[in-house]
Amino acid sequence: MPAEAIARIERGLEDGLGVQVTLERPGQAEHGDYATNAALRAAPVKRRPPMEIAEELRTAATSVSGVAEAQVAPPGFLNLWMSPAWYGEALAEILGAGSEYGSGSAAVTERTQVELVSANPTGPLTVASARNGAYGDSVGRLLEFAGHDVAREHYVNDTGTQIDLFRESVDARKRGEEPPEGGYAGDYVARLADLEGDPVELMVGEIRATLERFRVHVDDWVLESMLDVDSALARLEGRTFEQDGAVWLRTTDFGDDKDRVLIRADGRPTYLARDAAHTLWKFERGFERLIYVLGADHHGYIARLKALAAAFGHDPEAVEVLIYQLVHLTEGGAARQMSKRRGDVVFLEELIDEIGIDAARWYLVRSSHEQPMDIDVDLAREKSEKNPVYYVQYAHARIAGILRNAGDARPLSEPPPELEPEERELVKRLAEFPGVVAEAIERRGPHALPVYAIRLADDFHRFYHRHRVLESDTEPFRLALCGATRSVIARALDLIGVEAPERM
RNA sequence: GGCCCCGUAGCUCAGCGGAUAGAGCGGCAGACUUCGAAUCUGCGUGCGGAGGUUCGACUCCUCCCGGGGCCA
Repeated sequence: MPAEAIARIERGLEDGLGVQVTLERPGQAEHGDYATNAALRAAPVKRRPPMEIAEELRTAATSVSGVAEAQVAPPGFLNLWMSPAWYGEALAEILGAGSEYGSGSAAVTERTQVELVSANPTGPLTVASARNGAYGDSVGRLLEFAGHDVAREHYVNDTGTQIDLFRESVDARKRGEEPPEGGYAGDYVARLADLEGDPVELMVGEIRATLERFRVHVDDWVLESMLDVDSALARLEGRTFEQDGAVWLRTTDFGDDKDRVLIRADGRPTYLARDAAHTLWKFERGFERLIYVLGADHHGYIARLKALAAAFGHDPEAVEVLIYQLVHLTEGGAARQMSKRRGDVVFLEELIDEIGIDAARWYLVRSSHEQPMDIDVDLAREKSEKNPVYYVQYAHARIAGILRNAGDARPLSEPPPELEPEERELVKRLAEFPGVVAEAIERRGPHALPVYAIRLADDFHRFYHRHRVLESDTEPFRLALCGATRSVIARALDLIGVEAPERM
């Protein structure tokens, strides 16, 4: 879903062509402001030479309002140059939409749940969980921006062997004893031992506080201990099969490599049974789309989560599992092992203390979730000073400064007869934003936003350096350009949970 | 042994069928009496390898090599 100013041109060229026309920004200036390969794609459909079709497109383009010039280039590209009036129109669209620019792209809105982090409450959040939180929350923000009704859930595994060990470790510490075999020994265990109350509840409280600090607001905290496993199993009767005395779910129907036991031969439910109760609870609350944000080590869960949805009579496509690659910590170039039990980890709180929230959130979503991530603990602070997030924030603060100095001067999108190259680049960059957002949503890839924000800031800084805004011949137009740029930078940053400062 | 993800510039990464593959960091050389220099300008023999599909492949398919993970 591109900006309307671009979409209008695309529609103007589609008449009778038989394929969709998509405008893209060419790499070289001599290929125009926009270009399309529509003739090349239409050629096999129409069984005609692409150059011929391109020539017809060129003729059609000359009568589309906003197109100043159109040229055909082999093997069948159509290159377009836009008129000053078009730039004014595009800018007016952005200003008119205000903070809503680029939003509402969802064709149908869904009640969507994003389950994120779901860390075990046996210790503080680590930087590994932080990637989950930063990524999952940004996906949630994108979905909200698209128009969906989004709730974030954090699941708490509060029963089982590890939890028992954790409680015993804290109790041992309270008595001044060593933790039990396989127990927990980090500094935080000692800290918890000095506090009153259940260590698990305290830990959940800390996790919640850390996430809030990290600007991840969780709407629902679901405890494993409160799930109704029995009634979930009752609901599955007739959709399972028995073998060797156990009750099974046919997860292989959804790509699992083997079927899974739901109830053991001795009558005890398995983890899958708890997952079933959890899934049921999600659907019972009325969510139409269930998104799970899981680390790469959980990719084996995808099939069984879909199978559970199907077993309860829901479309398995309603379950969407987003897998992100793991965070590897290095220290001075050497890999550093993380173990919560030893307390040998890097906590999210430490990372935030070290580099700040903005740099941390930017850092954790700056590259694709499909890309493994290395974090060098030693270089974290040093690198953070050069974090591009400040480059982008500086552009925002710089604009805020200009607008403060503008006093009562009024912005106006009416373009001058001739635009400077830097002005054209900036408007075209701003016009890209709805498309960038739409693609980020479609691909569940918020990393497109930092990439875009750097380019936008880059275009602005260059424009600023070469042209005056205030007391220029076209001050109203340039103020409008500044206002639109500030608004889009702020939105791009907000979608990844980063603030846009007025001063810095 | 089976399955998933990843190999792009010295480093960290974009690029998801288009034209001469980009950015940040690091390095070198320049630009502040002017709206904020946390800025700007210039400097780059790189897509792991081999086949295939296509008018066109970093992008899609097959195999191989290398790294990470899950299951057995």
